[in-house]
Amino acid sequence: MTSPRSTPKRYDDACGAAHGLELVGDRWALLVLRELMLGPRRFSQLRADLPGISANVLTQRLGEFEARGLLVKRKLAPPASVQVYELTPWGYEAEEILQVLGRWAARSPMHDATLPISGVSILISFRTMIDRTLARDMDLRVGFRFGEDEYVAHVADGAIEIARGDAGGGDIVLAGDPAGLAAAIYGDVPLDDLAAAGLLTLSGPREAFAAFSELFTLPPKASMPG
Amino acid sequence: MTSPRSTPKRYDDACGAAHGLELVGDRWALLVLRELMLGPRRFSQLRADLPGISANVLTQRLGEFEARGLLVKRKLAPPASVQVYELTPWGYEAEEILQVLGRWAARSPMHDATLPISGVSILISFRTMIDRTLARDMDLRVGFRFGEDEYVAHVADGAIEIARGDAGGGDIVLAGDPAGLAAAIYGDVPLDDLAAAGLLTLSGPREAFAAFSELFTLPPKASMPG
DNA sequence: CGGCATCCGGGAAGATACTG
DNA sequence: CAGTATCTTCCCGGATGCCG
Repeated sequence: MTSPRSTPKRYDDACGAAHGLELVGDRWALLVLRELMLGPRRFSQLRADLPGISANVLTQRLGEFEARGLLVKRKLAPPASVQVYELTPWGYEAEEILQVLGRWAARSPMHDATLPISGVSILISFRTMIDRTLARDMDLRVGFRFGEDEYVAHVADGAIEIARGDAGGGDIVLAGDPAGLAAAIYGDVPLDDLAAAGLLTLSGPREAFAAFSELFTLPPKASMPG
Repeated sequence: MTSPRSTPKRYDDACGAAHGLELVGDRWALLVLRELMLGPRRFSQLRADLPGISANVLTQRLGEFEARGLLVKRKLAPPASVQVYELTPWGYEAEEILQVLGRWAARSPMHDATLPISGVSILISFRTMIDRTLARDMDLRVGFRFGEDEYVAHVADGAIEIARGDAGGGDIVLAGDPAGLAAAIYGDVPLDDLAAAGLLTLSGPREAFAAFSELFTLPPKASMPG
């Protein structure tokens, strides 16, 4: 008879950051939130986007988030009748944590940008890394197609808005693997190479893509002491 | 002999946030960083400021941070000859993570602000929560005494600087328990009550303290769905 | 098929005792 | 004081199975 939670392992610390760790500090927790940042997702989609997470842990995280008021379980109207998980407004506000954490960690000398990446991740990184000054004079819609998932980004007025939707609505459309997109934007791998490798294809003017790509640069690496 | 222990549990995810979790996502890790944010500390000080952490885990976190370039072990010159742990510049940059996480978590309906808190925590929270508009027209030095540790904060030009140093250099001085200070600033507990309870004493004009206290307010709580 | 319970092995964290 | 050694406990991850 395992008592449900004899020792919930809290930090017993009034510091807000400590409480934050109790809310989203468990393994995989922030990454589950990340995958929900661009709108509701289904259980199996989350599993697919988080290679390595076990169904067990995903169930547990989703349940904890619901109990804590970070997400709600919703059932779509028939005939879909599919259950999805959707962040609450407060849940969406956690994006800033992802952004600051990601921006800081991008300076790590150990960061390996060639690992696999999810579509949501790379798009969130655009919101994180965009050069708002450069984006001030731009008005561009970019469509993205990652398998079944489609998104549209709108760069205007020094900001970028991203939402799920018909990728065809973009001035340019990028289709393929999120890792290929990362290589194109952050790794400066030529589009032709990526197309040849079957990783990414561009529809639309190259100049528009080049301008879009210029918006995003990685921060300088921190140097190791000693 | 400590085995290298190059984190066997990675996320295999190129996302910066995922890498950030590999760097500072382990249990207690961010809280150890927090305690180092206002300058070097010794092993036993860290243990005292993080009630609940075991010496074993603290040793491990410090070793990992050193290997990752977030801190350096330094030995003070004789006759002190004491070993201290000091963040690198990149390590200090992690403060923004603590701030964003803390600010977000302060909106949690489950946040219990009456738990114990360390001196560094409450001072960092001032950097996090300060109303920069109100601070624009202020020029005030506040000294803090928590047991052996002394700090001075300088509010000016819409910002607050905090450093270890002689608390007596402040226009006002607050001495006592960090939790008492939190109650005074965030809980609006009257100073007289706190003084009567032996938790906090103020030296200097009350009006200055009142003005200082006005700078800090907690964000509104997020509402629970359903 | 989606979601959740159960069992198990391994490893990290907690607690305590010990050492230079 | 600054850790290390050891033991226990608990969480994570994988596999299986139940149930809608």
